Amino acid sequence: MDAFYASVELLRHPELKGVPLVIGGRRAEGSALAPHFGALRLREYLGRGVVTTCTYEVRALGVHSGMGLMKAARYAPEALLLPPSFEAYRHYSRLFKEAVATVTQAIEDRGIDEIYLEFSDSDGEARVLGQRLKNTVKDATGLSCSLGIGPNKLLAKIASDLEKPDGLTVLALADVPDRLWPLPVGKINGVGPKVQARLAALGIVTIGDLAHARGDLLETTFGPRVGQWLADCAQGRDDRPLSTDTEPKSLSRETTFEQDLDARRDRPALSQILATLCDRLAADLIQKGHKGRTIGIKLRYADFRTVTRDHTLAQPTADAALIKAAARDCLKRVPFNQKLRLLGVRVGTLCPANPESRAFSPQRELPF
DNA sequence: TCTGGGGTCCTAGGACCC
DNA sequence: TCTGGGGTCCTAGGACCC
Repeated sequence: MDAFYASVELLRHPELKGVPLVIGGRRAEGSALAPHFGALRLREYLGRGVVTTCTYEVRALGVHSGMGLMKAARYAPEALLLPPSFEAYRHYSRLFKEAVATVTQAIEDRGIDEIYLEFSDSDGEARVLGQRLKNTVKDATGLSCSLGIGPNKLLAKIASDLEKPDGLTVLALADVPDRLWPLPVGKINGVGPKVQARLAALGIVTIGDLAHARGDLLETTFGPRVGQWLADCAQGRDDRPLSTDTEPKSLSRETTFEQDLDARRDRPALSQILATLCDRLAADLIQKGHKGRTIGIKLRYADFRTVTRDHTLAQPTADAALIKAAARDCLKRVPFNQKLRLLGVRVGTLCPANPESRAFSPQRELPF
């Protein structure tokens, strides 16, 4: 989906059409002073937070997802900052996925605004099918999407990125030298900043460079698995199947504090935050019908270093008090020689709270 | 006043077992 | 007086993605 959160906000507030929009920051406080539903001009914003998404005209100024809001304000001071409304986004996410499900049931969920789907069994020309799909999504949601079509997930994903927004791009294996090789290696899903930097150190910047690298160079640098994977990507090869498995592996809740907290001086506040996180996590587990055996905590220090501790119980649980007790045990194993900026709680090794209900459930329904 | 929140997957070492 | 070769589970950290 194109600039998904920002596009949903424009649907909800059509009077903001043409206004540069940034979605991000915290849930609005002091919003009575703001002109629009808690919105501020970006330059007026003070505090922690990142850009969750923004409209394309704001991106053109150099702002991107994940950028700190204070930094984004230097590029786009006049942009309107809206706090995210996740319930609305989940609503439109459901609408778009349900619309796609009327065309094919072979859907892999990749988050709130993205899916892979398989057309192999369908008749018809790819571009025609793609346009029909885009129309279906537009009719159901009023939103545009960018669609990539290819012989595998690697090429479909790269294709989907080539003509944003409102794109429809077909990439065949024969197009790899002309259309894939000029692109930077970072366009490969799974090649992030670290791998990109290590490749750059070898003089490999584009996917074409990757295609022409000696196989043993990649394997000695990255190991046999990653080396082979990179070489395959450069040839447009990818045999990963569509994954329709939707059982979650873990559930977590975390929060970054308004100001860094001291483990001793701010102990009551931290204790309250931990309790709230555990309560929310337990409520979410119960609502989704899961339990979990591995309870973990996550701390981020003032210098942004992150540590985790976890503990596996004999029996799975969704009980807030048991989660809290395990989390406190984990916290005892962490050094507190610095202020803290984030605390999180996680439950992993999930299983159904009520196994029979699944064993006997007939056909699994779509998860959205 | 740099740097959110929710996920997945991989690696690697140690415990423990056969 | 030198110590195998699996396998699984647990824990911690890190890369990456949306």
